[in-house]
Amino acid sequence: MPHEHEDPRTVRSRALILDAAAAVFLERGFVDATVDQVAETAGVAKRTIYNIYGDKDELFRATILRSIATADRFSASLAVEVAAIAEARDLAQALSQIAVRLAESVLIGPVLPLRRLLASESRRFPELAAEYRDHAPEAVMRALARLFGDLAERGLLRAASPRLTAEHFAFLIMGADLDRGMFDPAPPTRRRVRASARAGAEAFQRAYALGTCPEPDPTAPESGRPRTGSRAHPG
Amino acid sequence: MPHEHEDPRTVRSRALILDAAAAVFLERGFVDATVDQVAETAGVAKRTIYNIYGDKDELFRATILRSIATADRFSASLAVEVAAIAEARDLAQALSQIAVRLAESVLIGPVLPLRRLLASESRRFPELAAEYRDHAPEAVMRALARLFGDLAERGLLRAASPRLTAEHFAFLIMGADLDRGMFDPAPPTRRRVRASARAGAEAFQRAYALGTCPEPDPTAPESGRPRTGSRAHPG
DNA sequence: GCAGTAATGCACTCGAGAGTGCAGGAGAGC
DNA sequence: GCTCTCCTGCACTCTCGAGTGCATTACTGC
Repeated sequence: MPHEHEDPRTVRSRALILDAAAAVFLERGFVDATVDQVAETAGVAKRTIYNIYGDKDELFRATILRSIATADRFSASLAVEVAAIAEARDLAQALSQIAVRLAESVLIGPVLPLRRLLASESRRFPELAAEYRDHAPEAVMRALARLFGDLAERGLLRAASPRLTAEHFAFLIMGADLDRGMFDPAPPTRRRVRASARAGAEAFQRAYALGTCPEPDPTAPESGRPRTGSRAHPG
Repeated sequence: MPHEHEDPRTVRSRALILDAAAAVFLERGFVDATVDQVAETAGVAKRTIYNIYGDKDELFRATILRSIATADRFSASLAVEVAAIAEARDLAQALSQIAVRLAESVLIGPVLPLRRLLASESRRFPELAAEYRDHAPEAVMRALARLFGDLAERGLLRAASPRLTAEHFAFLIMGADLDRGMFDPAPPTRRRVRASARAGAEAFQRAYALGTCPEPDPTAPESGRPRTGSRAHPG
């Protein structure tokens, strides 16, 4: 939604500046990034940035809000995919697929750097951190919660709290990498992400499946499965 | 291990400065904290800080390394508790207890602010972020992995990868709060932490229990438990 | 083409905070 | 008590980056 009649020069500058600002801020952080760097990267005069955005804070806000909006659109499309798997014939496989899809989209690409930046600046721009949380991650959680609530109603899954179930799903499939990503700028390998996602999805299904009794693990040594989990102390 | 013969005045100053620096850095972050603030908080001349630590970077390193060492000692003691529950009579309850203990110790108290600070400064001080990860969280993970490996060998738990199992446990019981804590400076309530930890521990046990068949959830509506998870499409 | 508006370049101010120099005071060790 | 070392206070320098003023240039809409 462009303003009334905007000078195309301004439109062009705005685009150049926001792209450059995203790159610079994501790489250096708010404090270490300088407006001169953004100007140079954008191929634009510093004065132009100040003409359009007023000051560095506003430039940052505009940049981040744009990134969040992108992540938001993306979450929305993922929510659709999530909803779709409620109809899947093979639920186990569908869950595994959505797990991989979700993990890859969060852990590979620009989301992790954005998260680092927002966390770093959550003191200075708490409203941006909140904005991010209310959109990207929450949107996904809501979609997952809706899915699990639906599946539970139809007797395909345990009927625990859908919200909690969604959290368990999300953190089982990518919790470790998500956490590591806050400290380590090197992104995880796609291979690792997929493996973790699939393993997490399996654990999730063991925890939340209904009516299936987990078969004893064939790799477990000796010990003819104790009847209950308690009273295992070898007296 | 104090150096050879240290002037007691220096020892005293050092202690005052590190305490003050921890407080100031944790509250403001590295860049927004000023050496003058640290000096004033410590009740010490700015010049003394420079005499002892040379520059702001070194002051920060010393401060953080001390915090990490504290967290480290703490992790070690927690590792002992973790190991102890391998002998527990009621495994389910022991796991739930250790879950609450672990979650509280990480989410309530100084760990979350430290994590935020380290994440914020991971670009400037990658070695500190790495140091932290190699000590505090990894120590706990190793302890958990040892525990689960042990339990698996004794046939009390699924024999999946102990390391992966440990991650699943940790992120089931506190993943959501851990993540939120990176963006939101308000600590979670103890009540919430305990509830999440217990719920996570339950899910974990459903996923990793051996030999127990999950009873159908009494709150689940209708639907006489489908025989398998797949082929659930009402068609 | 012409008028108006935006972008440019560049020199500039300003404030803040890191780090220093130094002279004098005070406690530690003997 | 004497000496030596550390701490103190304070004024100082330096650097760096945010933000401004302004005259000039270039593009846009008509």
